[in-house]
Amino acid sequence: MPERHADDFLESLGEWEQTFMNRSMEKLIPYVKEQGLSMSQIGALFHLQRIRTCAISDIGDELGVTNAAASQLLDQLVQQGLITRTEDPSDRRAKRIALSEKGKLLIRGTIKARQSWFTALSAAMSPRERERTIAVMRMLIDKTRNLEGSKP
Amino acid sequence: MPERHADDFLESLGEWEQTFMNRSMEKLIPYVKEQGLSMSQIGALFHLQRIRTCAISDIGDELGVTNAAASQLLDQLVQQGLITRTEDPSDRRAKRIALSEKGKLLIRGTIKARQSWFTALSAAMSPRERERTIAVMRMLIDKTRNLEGSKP
DNA sequence: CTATAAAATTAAGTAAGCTTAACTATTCAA
DNA sequence: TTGAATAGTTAAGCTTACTTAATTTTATAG
Repeated sequence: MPERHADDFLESLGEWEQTFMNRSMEKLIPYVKEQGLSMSQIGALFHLQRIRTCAISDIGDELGVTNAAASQLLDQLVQQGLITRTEDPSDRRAKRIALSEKGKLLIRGTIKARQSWFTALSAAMSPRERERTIAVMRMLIDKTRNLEGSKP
Repeated sequence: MPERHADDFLESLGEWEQTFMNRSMEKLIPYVKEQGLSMSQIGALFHLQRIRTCAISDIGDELGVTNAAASQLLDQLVQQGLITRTEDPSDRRAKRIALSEKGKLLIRGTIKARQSWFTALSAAMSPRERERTIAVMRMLIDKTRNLEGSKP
């Protein structure tokens, strides 16, 4: 019965999401607060980390705010040196934004902030369990990347 | 070399986190906006989903805001009928909050909102892959639950 | 070549959420 | 029993982020 498997899959993925998000947010919130960033700003930085570069309005769409809001929000990130904003050569009306070195470093910092529970989880597992987990994760990452709407 | 495995584990978990968060947030943001909730509020609801019940100040700690802010924020959720706020019988100064039926339904809605990419991911996998993934997820959920700082 | 549309920025006004401070009710310790 | 501490609420003020509207620059359609 493949139906049964499919349901179990959705359920366990959903539950994992809960667990995962709660754990990560717990560490992430104090870190971004300490860095003086808003949740929208960190959201923009994460988005940039994933898609490398995009236009101003793309960030607006991503965060569900107007172009004007996105422009202001990104301007602060430019002033903090976390992103770069350059003219799009193919369309000089548009700008292309991307993470700066400092921005990439900050993203690495957020990962480190959450690292502690990653490490604790890792320590609670046997080498064999880790091995199997790595294989599954890599498969999931790969499959997800190939879903529609991924344009890296 | 178990060291090598441990590093690979952290890396794949970190990468999975990126992928996962981005995907989920993409669906979550428009949904909570449509429901007229702030990110802090949805954060509080998620927290309650996980720990079932807690005090007002616990939410403040969780979200990194003052007691006063937590009280105001939760009051709105009470007015919207998403949580219940009752006197703690063992300490009448304190209040215990919990998800109402409506609140639980809303949480289920957020899961549904993200369901579409869960389903797409599931469809991209073979039954055997799903099976292995379920096993690993359940293990991870279980291990995470048993880490320090989990008091259900 | 002109007119319209699109991308981004700027300005001004609004609103939401947070903080501090004062206050109430309850518990606990001296 | 009295005084200090704790949990929560309320009020006032402030900050910040968002929206709308106007402006600039560039691209494209007719």
